[in-house]
Amino acid sequence: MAYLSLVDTSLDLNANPLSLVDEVPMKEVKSNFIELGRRMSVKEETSALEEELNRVSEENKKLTETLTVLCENYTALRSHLMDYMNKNPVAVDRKRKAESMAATAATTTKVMLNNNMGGNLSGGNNSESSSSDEDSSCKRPREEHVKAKISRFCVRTEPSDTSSLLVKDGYQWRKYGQKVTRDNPCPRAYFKCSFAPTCPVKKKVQRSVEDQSILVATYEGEHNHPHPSRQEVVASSSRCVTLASAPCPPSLSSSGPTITFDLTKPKPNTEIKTPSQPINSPQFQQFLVEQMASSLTKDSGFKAALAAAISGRFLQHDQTEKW
DNA sequence: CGCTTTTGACCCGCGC
DNA sequence: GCGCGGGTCAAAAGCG
Repeated sequence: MAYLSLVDTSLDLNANPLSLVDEVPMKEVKSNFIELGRRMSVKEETSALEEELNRVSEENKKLTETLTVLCENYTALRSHLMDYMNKNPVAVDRKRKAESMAATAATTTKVMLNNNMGGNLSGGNNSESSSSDEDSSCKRPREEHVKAKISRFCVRTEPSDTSSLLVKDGYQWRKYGQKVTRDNPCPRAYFKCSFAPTCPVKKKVQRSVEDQSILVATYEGEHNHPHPSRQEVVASSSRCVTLASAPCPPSLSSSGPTITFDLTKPKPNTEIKTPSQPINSPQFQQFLVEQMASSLTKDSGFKAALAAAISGRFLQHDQTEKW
């Protein structure tokens, strides 16, 4: 879409969590302390640590800024898209129009979350394009009610695990059908929330044509009951949610930023929180910020370095007082 | 035994 | 009107 040129949605992060760790690996920090103890004076050690701390703070600041910019870009891109849809209602054929209108009007959140901290955050192409494999998926929502909230997620799974179509999002689902569709040899599974008929939410899960390790989950409607495992989710999602510009197959891309759930590295009890809020909502952004903070606090390397830096400061302070 | 999953049949909208 | 294709139903099978 032409709007791609208007807003840069690429993350282009130099300071991704992994590279941050790469630059200050634990071993290096530890050995630095040993070496520092031998060779450097306390003063030199302190200044080195302060320098390190400053650098890490800078990285953190950079990440926060990038996240802010990303959210702003998304908001801008989305409003552009809305404008475009309003001004060019005949620009797309009927089928696609129905889909995109439903998707935008229903706050389509197509996201890719990546729990692999090593996931590349450096400027991927979050390209806009038509989504071919879901073309016809909106036929029914139209007849039911267009207002049904439609969210789409890409979930990266173990490449070897091509059999299951399970997307763990914390909710309980009952599978009621499976179908092979025309444009994708992989079967599409149909799930209803186990709270149905009270809860009207449905989801469709299908493997991506381009990358079969990616599951595309399409949610229709909103849960009208609390998340059954919210606490688990909050506790575990901190390590799995990082913004990524992971290569989502072009055909899966629509409007909005992309969040990938990377399940390549299976973690026990890992649940995925599906953002019930729109991605540009304060709640969701708050959620992202919390995830970042939580990720940092759970990074043992980061904590060790921080603790060492602080204790170094205390030590220095203690010693200067004695002197 | 009850719940979940599987799977073939059926329904329905759409395009020709 | 007919065929195609996506979505849903429901009986049977599987499982704990």
